[in-house]
Amino acid sequence: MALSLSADDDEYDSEAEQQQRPANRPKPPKVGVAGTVKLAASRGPAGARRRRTRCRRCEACLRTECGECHFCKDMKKFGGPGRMKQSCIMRQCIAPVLPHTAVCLVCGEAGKEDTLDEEEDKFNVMLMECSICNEIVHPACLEVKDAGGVVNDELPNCWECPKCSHAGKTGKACKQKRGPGFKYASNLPGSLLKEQRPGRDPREEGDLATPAVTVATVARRQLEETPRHRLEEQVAKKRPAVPPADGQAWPRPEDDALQKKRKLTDDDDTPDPNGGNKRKSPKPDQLLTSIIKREQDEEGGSRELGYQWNYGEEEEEEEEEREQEAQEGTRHTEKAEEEEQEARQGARHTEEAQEEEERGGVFRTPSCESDLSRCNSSPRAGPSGEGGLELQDKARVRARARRPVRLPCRELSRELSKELNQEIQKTEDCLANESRQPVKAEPDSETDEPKRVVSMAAMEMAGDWLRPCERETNGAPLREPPMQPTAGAGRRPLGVQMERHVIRPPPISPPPDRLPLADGHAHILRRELWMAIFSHLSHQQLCVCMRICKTWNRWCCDKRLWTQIDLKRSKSITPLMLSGIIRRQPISLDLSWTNISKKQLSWLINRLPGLRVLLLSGCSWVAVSALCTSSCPLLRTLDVQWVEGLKDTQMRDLLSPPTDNRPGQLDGRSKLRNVTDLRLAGLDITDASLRLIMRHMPLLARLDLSYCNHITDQSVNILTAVGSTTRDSLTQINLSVCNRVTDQSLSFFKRCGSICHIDLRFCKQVTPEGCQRFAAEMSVSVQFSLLEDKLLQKLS
DNA sequence: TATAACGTTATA
DNA sequence: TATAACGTTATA
Repeated sequence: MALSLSADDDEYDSEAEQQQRPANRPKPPKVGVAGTVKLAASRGPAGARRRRTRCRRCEACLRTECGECHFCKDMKKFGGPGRMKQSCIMRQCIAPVLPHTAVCLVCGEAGKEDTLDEEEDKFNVMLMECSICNEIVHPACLEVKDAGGVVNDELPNCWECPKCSHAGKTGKACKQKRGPGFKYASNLPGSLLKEQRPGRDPREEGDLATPAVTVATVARRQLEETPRHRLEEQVAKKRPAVPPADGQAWPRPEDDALQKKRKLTDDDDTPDPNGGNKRKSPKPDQLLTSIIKREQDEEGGSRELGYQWNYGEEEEEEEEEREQEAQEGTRHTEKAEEEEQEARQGARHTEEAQEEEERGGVFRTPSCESDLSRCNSSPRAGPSGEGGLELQDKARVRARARRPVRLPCRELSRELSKELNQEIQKTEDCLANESRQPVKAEPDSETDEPKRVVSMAAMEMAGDWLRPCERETNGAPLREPPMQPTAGAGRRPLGVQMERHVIRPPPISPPPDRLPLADGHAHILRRELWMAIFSHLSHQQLCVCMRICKTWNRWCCDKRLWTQIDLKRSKSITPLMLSGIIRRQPISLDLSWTNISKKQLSWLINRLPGLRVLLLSGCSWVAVSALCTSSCPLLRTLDVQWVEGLKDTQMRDLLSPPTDNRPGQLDGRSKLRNVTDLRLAGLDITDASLRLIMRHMPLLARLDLSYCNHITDQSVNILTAVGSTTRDSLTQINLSVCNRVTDQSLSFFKRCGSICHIDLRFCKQVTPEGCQRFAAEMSVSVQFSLLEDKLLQKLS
């Protein structure tokens, strides 16, 4: 009931029409004779709200119904009863607009932004709906025009009108985080809204709270030509640091404590020993603050392997933060103190974990120290409070009206969220464009371009014909999915009709080929040359470039520059990050040790049809189970190491062919049938799982079973049995720290024609002599050497 | 008038 | 708390 009007409704109902209105019937708008309506002064806090309708131009709106989701199945056209009357999940509008019939409460006229050319002027003649009192007005029609309404940039034509904003009303806004009509938040998979703790002041939900900008800045925010606030680029990071040995964990014998470590660091529900239930889902703020803190810590440092988030304007924002801090020196309330304590608690946990990590080494990544500990070591960096910061918020709003924004870190995340929808819109447009535009080719050579960059939209549209081509691609990751020119089939009609209420007309054009210069000419270098230059930049540098201008922003977001996105150990996966990922369409995505939810993952992978590498180690099984229902046909590498709760039963769910009759999946093959690299370290799986793997992953070449205590010689026997495809396909196997494996296994590996790499380190029952014997016996055909104790490697 | 689906209530 | 149901609105 996030959108309930209950309290106010009752009050209102008692006035006039109590009992008479059917339960779910909205009250009629309290509009009198046009033009005579008094503004809300005399009435309750909230009048009726106009129902919003889909924008018809966002990527979601442009989709066709999936026919598979819950709501589609309910529809009569798909054979359902038609009772639910909901939009297809995949088609839920990202930016619902006011209906065409909406008019200004004051002058009775519609939005008039189309009549003006100057973007800056448009705002005053747009219809704006107040998320608190629900009134729809032209800002220009208000008596006090410069009074600083607070624009909700997540929803078109939505703001907190000056009156409500000044009155400091928050009641509604608290419940309606995204303002009226915003289904996206609560219904789309990937939404975090449902995962928020109830009862929290949403103003603390940095990432989802109504983002606020003053009227003074709205024109720039919504219409500006040069996107300087591309904070969303935080998705950008260093390219993933390559973990040792193909990303497989380095085994250390003493690492039995790993599971405990997870408890300490990754289990959100870990009860705090001191009583409270600490660490609910990490709040977006945390992430942000950790970023900021980190940036501060590392100021000026160029840690080549540093786990750095990169987003625009970091320095500037840091400065802002400091200034804000200086100004509000007394801001630390008791609440803040508590937070601080809580934060330290978290830090302690993490430090323990880190210590363990250093001893154990399994999680050695060159990339990161504990983000959390750093984050939390800052007094200001703890999780947001549970409320009580409203004053601060209001002060902020007022402050913003007066001067250029100086953002405290809490607000930064709000800024980020504000970027979200803009980015979503861009993402959609970008993708929609890409589905029609070759990226590699210059526009004038579109037709001869053999390879096309195909957007997710096109891929989805491409649907079944995509599948035959999966088989032809044999493992080597391509920079771009091979697609036939028929990708043009992915074209879909764009919303031809111009919406009157769309605030941000999306760029329908393809990325420009040349950089427009101030003098009206174009820069001499063509885009492809720029791309060649950009390809030498780190993700961080790319993000800086994205702040330069709109053109660079689009160029730098090219998915060729983002083939690998590394978000491992991110404390929170935000909608912003999700949209950023989608926009970049990576081939490899590392979400290891994050608390990504099932919905988020499902949402993501359904939109990343070209994904080849998915790293989910340390995630929850609940999240990973998204793979059971999502399609990821090109997936080659799947890392589900240390996924808690992933056992034989779950492996079966993961590997079993879909039971539904969707076209293209009638062949009864597993969705993961093209996986060549499977990482299962630390799982309690038995031979039952191995049999499934054998059956369903005929191309499996690299298998990591380290730390799997149930793996035995018999398991190896199964993998290498006569007639199994694995026997021929297997090139690398990691059985380190599998204590039930003995020398016997080595003799089984002699049956593997392609085996190159056998890791039996720290297997207590495997002897060095056994390994030497294996090498000696194999030397007739293949030369093996012992790289380390019990680590066999074929000599090439 | 028909279709889609929003935003709420009812129910499990 | 999540899901189902449905009156009603928006649009063509």
